[in-house]
Amino acid sequence: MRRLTIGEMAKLNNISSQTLRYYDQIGLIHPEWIDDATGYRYYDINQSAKLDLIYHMKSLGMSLDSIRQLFEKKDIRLIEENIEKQLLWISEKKREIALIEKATLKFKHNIMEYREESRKKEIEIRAFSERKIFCFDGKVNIYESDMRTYEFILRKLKKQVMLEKLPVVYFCNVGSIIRKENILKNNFYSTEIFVFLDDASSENNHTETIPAGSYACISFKGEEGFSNEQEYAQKLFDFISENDLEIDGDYICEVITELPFFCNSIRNMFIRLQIPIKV
Amino acid sequence: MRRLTIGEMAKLNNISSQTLRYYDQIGLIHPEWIDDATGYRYYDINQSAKLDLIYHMKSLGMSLDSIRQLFEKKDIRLIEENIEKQLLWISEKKREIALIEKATLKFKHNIMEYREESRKKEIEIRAFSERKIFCFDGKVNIYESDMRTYEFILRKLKKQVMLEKLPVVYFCNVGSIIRKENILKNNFYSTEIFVFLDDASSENNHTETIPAGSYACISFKGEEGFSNEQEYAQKLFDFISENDLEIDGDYICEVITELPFFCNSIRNMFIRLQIPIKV
DNA sequence: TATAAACCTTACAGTAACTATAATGTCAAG
DNA sequence: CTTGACATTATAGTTACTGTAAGGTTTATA
Repeated sequence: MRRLTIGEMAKLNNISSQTLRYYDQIGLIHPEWIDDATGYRYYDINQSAKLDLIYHMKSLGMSLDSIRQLFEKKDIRLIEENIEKQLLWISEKKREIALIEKATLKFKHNIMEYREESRKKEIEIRAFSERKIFCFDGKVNIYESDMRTYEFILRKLKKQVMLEKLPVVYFCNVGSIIRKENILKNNFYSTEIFVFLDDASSENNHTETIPAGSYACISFKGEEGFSNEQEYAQKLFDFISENDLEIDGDYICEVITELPFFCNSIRNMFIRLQIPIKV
Repeated sequence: MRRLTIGEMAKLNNISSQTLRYYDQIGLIHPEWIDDATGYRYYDINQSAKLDLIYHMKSLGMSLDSIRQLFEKKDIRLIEENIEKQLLWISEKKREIALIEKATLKFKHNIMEYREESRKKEIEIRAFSERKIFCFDGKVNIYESDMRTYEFILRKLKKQVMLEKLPVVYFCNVGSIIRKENILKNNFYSTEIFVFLDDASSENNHTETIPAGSYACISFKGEEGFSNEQEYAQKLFDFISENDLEIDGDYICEVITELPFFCNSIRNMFIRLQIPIKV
């Protein structure tokens, strides 16, 4: 049986001639025989076994370089070590993909809310299930600061989040808290901002839980940052007292979606204020 | 509040200055102001919102180019379309990773068997659960062919498998079948080779099931292809008749692991013959 | 035997999303 | 006025290829 030209070998193995030439170039698989006069590469069908293994290890996520090293070292133990590494890599990838999926669904949900909320009535009572957040105390009252200061605090929050490698669902979805004691005194004072965490995330000294329950909510489009927040908060307070509801915890200002598509710099915020009420 | 230099902006956003310069270069985010005299880039803290969104969409698996297009088109609908695409991509990835994981575990298992089987006794009775295979009829009796012909048939099998996009667990793990009627006549005749499929794969006219049950097994290292297969098969037949066992189906010759690390071309095969028996 | 089609060769550019380096210029503090 | 930190541009490298150009070889057909 005669030798195979590069094209024949390529066709038999479902890869391109270019790829075979490339593999030769990086020293991964060398043709059985090369015609010195013409430089033509000739392969043996039996070399397919090696191509199979290359394909397999490649599809296991290994780089061509590490595959080449395995071939050079000719040590089964190295393969076994590599498999263990691969398994770690796989579970890492799985975790990653799961997070991405959650984040994407959340993103989708947020955008839908962003589009629909404007058509809904301003004030409503909604039930929320438990939410986990990562809180950061900026030590500055955000109601006495401008957007630039707010951004600086956000940056610090983000750094903390990255430092602790927390599974943040969607970083653009942030919020701030006014503690119950201040909101009862109508005191707009908040130094704490937060991001929502993945439900399954572990607790630590910065994570906090927003309890499940009924919340009186009002939605609006933020103008120039939070300048119109208090106006809408007042409507919400009026609604609560008119309906004889009782405030049951901290006031939450959630930034649902901000799409800096339209203006280059200033955040384009859709805000939902939430006050837990006793039922 | 003064403008931020590229380094300050980079630090605040946990990216490198190089990356910011790169983003400027590809037209993704332009600094708020550039000093014409020195070319220094100066950013505004508020541009962080855009960087946040870039980071988020990047981590959703989008390319910088498509993110840039979204920014240019300024159309929320495009984002929504993109999210749907992303969700498809995610489920594709999940499927992919799951397959890779299975294949890696199978690979690991095979290598372990390869290392340990040689220490075990040659003949034993083992229980197997149901296995799915993709069968290919090469129309040539592989016991009358050489390794090159065998390789050619393997290539054809592989092509079929790829064509039908079947979820093959590990392509190096192949086998051949001698049908019951032939094995009872001691007739070494087989034109069929196969690969193992993922358990969850759908049936079609080429897929077949190897039934669960007890199998008399013998393991050995293949020499020069399958030249020593019949010698070991004979030992297995002797064992079966000595123990008054009854052959209950097709004879299977499984190539457990072949690592073409040691010699460049010829397959380095560890073979396990399996004959189903009545219990 | 001529010629055309199909195939082979090398060399180089391009992909994505950066990182690293070199050579040089600018800024802020002491 | 110097020093050190920081900025600039330009270029090359990363991975696993694909695509193209310019030219040489093989094979089949007229």
